[in-house]
Amino acid sequence: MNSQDVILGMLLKGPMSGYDMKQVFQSVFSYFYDASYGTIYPTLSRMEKDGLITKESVVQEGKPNKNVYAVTAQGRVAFMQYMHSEIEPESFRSDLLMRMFFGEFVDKEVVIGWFEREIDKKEQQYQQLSSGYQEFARLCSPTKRLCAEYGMESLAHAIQFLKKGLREIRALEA
Amino acid sequence: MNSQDVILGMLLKGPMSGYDMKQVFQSVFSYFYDASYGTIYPTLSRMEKDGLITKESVVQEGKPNKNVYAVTAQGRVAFMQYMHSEIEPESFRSDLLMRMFFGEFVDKEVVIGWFEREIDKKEQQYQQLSSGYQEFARLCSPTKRLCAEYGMESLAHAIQFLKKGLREIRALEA
DNA sequence: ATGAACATGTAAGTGGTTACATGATTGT
DNA sequence: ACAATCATGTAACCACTTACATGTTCAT
Repeated sequence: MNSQDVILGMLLKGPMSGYDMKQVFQSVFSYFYDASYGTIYPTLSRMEKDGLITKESVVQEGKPNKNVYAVTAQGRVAFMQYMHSEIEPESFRSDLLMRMFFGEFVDKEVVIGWFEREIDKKEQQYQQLSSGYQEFARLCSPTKRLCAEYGMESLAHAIQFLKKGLREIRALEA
Repeated sequence: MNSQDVILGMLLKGPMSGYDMKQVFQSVFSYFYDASYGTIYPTLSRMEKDGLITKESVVQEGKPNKNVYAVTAQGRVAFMQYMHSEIEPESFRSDLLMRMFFGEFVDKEVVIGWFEREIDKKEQQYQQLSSGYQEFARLCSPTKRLCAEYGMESLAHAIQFLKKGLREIRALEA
């Protein structure tokens, strides 16, 4: 899975701009994917050059022009190739867990601070994800709904674990 | 958190080689971190050059020589700076979740295959993680134990979710 | 006039991975 | 003889991010 595969998938539902895509990454996709403009725009240029998508400049009222892209037949083929390839292993990297692993080398108060800030952050993420969920769930496909639920449940589970962990750490003497 | 921080943390417990570190990444760290030899060896060279660690060549019986590294006072300072810096946000990227998001574009059987293979893979990971846990938990610090439990519980939760999801997908007509 | 949201793009840098290359030693 | 494990290293590549650069439009 690279940015090209993701872009093709999004365009299958209808034409959109690079800016629109970034919005999607920051909402529905935020739990399991992200890409910056520095990835999105050059990728779109390359994909147009390769004939996977076509560009159309759209004049908007009250807003700057935007480049709206649509997927070509060739793009559809490339997307289907991706969807039938081997699933890549998940990549997860956590600074919090690494620090927990080395937690014995810092004061208990420092560790408590890490937990508190991480719980806050994850609770915000959970709110953000679940706020859009209700209308989303009615409109979308069963697998898309499952995908959103996976994110919310994992986040809820992580929050519960961290809260339990925080209580355990606080209960420690010294 | 980069490879340098992780290496420093590991060396605080005692000297070790690049090869040893890779073993650790593949066992205890496997849930939340990994690095290839192509990262480890060049990083060790650079850190030695920077005075964060020292190298000693150790002759072994029945095995090739190995370069064993130890952390210096300067290395300790660098590690403590890391431990007191801002926690970096987690990075998670999932090909499975991305495909679930686009699941409506492929046959139900394809989606079922994804779930089955992913459940297998995660169950193996869970076995691997929990196999080493018992002795590990007695020996290690409370935060290190919490770190290992986080990995196991998250994995167990993911497996339960995927099994439930698989049943839902199978129940779908068409 | 000033900031926020909309919109696109590039250049330099980063932090890795993959594949390759080498070689010792042990067990089968 | 051959595979497996132990052990180190490099070169080429890759997919990104960050910071910069530019400009429109709208609301205050």
